[in-house]
Amino acid sequence: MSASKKLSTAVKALYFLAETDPEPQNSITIANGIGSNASKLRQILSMLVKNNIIKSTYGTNGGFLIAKNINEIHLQEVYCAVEDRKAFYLDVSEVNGTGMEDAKKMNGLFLNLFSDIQVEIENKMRKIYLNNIIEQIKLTN
Amino acid sequence: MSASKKLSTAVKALYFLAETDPEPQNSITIANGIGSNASKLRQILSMLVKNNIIKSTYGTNGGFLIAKNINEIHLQEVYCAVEDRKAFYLDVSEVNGTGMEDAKKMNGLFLNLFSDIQVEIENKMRKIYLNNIIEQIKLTN
DNA sequence: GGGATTAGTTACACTATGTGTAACAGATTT
DNA sequence: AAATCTGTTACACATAGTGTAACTAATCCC
Repeated sequence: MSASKKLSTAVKALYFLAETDPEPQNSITIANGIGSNASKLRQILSMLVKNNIIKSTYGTNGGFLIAKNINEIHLQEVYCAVEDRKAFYLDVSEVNGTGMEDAKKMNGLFLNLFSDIQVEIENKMRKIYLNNIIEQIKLTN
Repeated sequence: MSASKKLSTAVKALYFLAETDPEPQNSITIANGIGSNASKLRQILSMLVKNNIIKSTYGTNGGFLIAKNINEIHLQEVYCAVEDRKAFYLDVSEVNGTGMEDAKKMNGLFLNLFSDIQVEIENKMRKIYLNNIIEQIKLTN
């Protein structure tokens, strides 16, 4: 499995917006700043807008603005905003046919196990705030 | 990300071998028993052989045999045997170009974070033994 | 109001990864 | 030698993610 690039792109964009706050930044400027693609970035940022993590304004001198304090944005909410499906998803597709009842039950066990893991991952993300990430970046300067 | 189907197939095969122990079972029999494909199954089982989780014998009446006690096989070693790369892998591909030093550092942070998560997942798997899985299946009969 | 600017959305080709399947090579038994 | 079985390779197919472009919708400015 691979947690998608979308999460890291989203966090980089948030970092960029935090650094340039309170000036609105358009998608092209952000994309140049973080080494991404403006069109793809708009797709990602629109999800952050829907989740009230950032705000957007149309028209000349419009762009994106961070909507919360950096110590109020944690990784889990960014993750949930950006990933429409569970990133840590176990493929335990249905067993077809008869006479494999035990194999079917095993699928259920795996689903339970991996939903536990999913919860743990999200709990861990919930403890990491944007300002923690920014601090760590600055520490390594 | 998606933890591959290979893990659940491997566990189902191990369960099948545990139930039929000590009779060697060939790939066709196991595949029929767990609803899989004999060829794909051989690919998976050959990895378990290399990791000494099961044994294989060639020739007539040959097949696969479980090589350890079911309370000595935990999920993490099956997972490691079967997945050549980390299943919970975050795509934080390199940032190209200059002037995006912070974005590059962020990739490093993400890699650290997700390697932490990887470790946690594997620790969790290390506590789950084949006999635990079998017990749970029988409990729901 | 009209043009410029920008977000938001849709579409699509390209890439990467995994899966299912078949074919063949290697090892062992009878 | 023939039959049986594992081990490996190859390849078509499906799926998901990525990069990119084009279009629509909203807003600003003159």
